[in-house]
Amino acid sequence: METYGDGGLGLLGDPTRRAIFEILARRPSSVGELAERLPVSRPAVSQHLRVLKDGGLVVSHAEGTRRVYRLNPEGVAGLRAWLDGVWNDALTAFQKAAEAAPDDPEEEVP
Amino acid sequence: METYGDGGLGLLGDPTRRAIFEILARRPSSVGELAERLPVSRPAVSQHLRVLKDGGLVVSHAEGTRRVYRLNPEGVAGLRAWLDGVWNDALTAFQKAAEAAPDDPEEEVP
DNA sequence: ACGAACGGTAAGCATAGACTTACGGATGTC
DNA sequence: GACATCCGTAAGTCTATGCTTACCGTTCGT
Repeated sequence: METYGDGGLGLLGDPTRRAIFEILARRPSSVGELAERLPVSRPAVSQHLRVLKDGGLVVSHAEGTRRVYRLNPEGVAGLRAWLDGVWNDALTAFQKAAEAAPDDPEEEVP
Repeated sequence: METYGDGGLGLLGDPTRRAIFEILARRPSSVGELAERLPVSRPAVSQHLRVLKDGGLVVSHAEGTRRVYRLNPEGVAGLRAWLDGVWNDALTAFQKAAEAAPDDPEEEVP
């Protein structure tokens, strides 16, 4: 459940994992359904799901013999939080640079 | 300059690259400055910057012999756009599931 | 109770890619 | 003009990890 410092963003570096993430965003799916839509084997999907689950980006719930996975709202919120943080930092930096140096004297921090 | 379909998110999978990204969010920096703050060599930083630049997440401008890198607002906007898309998809899916199945009959798509 | 469907895990491999050292080109300084 | 600084690129190594096959446990149907 612990969300990462980077909002779990590191987990989405892999294309297959991103694809799984995007599919789950549109509709909760079982492992088999995901494997059908992807060019990898079912165990591969299972392994990715494990990583995503450990990272808090998805949750699963048993339904008969099937395990239905769906996005974890808190996980996505973590991603947004991280990105918003970076975004705010960038805005602040830009603003500071714009008002403190209208004619580019020095950009150093003593 | 082309932004990716995933908003360039795949580029931030690597921890070092994320670190560079976060540093640049707080303050534009030269290659050497980044290398000083990171546990990798200068060429490594240079290579990461190339990837980030090709992905449209950062921009550079020459300043004497130094190359100052800073975040590209459009790139960050691309990230936000991708994440918002996933977020909206997830919301829609959740809403649809909630109103179409108050008592869980079938979750299948014929 | 038996068989089938579904999925998690182990072991192993193979490729991507992150890092280093070495080099060369451009710019600024004396 | 010579030297120093800063940076990008090439070549090569090595590790992380994504994928596959094989196996086993669990749950449902008949």
